[in-house]
Amino acid sequence: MPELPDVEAFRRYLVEHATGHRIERVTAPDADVIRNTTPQGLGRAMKHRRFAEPERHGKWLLARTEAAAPRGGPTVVLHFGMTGYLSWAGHDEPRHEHDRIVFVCDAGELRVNMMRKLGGVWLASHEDEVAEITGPLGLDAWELGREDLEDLLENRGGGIKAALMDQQFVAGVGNLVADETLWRARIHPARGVADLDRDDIGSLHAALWHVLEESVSQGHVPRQESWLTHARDVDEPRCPRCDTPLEKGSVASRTTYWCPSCQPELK
DNA sequence: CAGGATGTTGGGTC
DNA sequence: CGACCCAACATCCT
Repeated sequence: MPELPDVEAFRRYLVEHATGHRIERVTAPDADVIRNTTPQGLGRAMKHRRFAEPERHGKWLLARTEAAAPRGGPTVVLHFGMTGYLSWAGHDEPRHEHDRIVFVCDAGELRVNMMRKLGGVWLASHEDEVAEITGPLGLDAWELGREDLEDLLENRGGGIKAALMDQQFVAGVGNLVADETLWRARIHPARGVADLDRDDIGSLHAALWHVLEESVSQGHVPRQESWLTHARDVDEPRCPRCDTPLEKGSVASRTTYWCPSCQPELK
């Protein structure tokens, strides 16, 4: 599930449940997902810290802890891969089989659930380590202005969907958000960036803004019938706007849906 | 049983 | 260097 809107929902969830609570200990039912330390190392760093206000950049969640030293407490860096999510539960509530890491707090526990272990959990002792862990990221898609997008696309080659999905180009856009945005902007996903004019880029930005606005407020990309994403659940998908049967294919090496009528190959 | 899934990385190619 | 493609990772579902 996790694209920008999902991870933003996890961030809010963390604020709602864990921020301010003191960590008593960390348990790792499956230590595989701890990427740069051991369960003991993570436990030692986090023990007796309190969760502070978390941040999100793209699809990365930064679970800050309160400052004990001038430089602040350590940060747990989380990436959810394709199947991760957070849950907050009472100590007595049975754990799910895919709860891989558990931060046992004073009043409950924060569980990191990842069915497929494509994501991970990292420990960053200092701020400069956070950037090393995430690697280079573009501007967060939710913070991207129209002029930012114009400037970025000016120096970019290749296809537009590939650009949107490149986390170094813009951070946070995944397969669903990309398809939904391009459909809303009436731009074929395989079109070259060089072939887009100012109006296209304006539409693209407006579409991205709208898709993120709605998706962030719902905590995920809406699966309602007026959205392209709904097509992924349906047998013979049709365009919610014009009822034309949708096309399905591979663009930027990902399964892609588009409307051949609304999103022509060439402008 | 094969193939695919909302993600990233590393390798090879042009 | 920029961009593309694929395989791999781990697990479940159709």
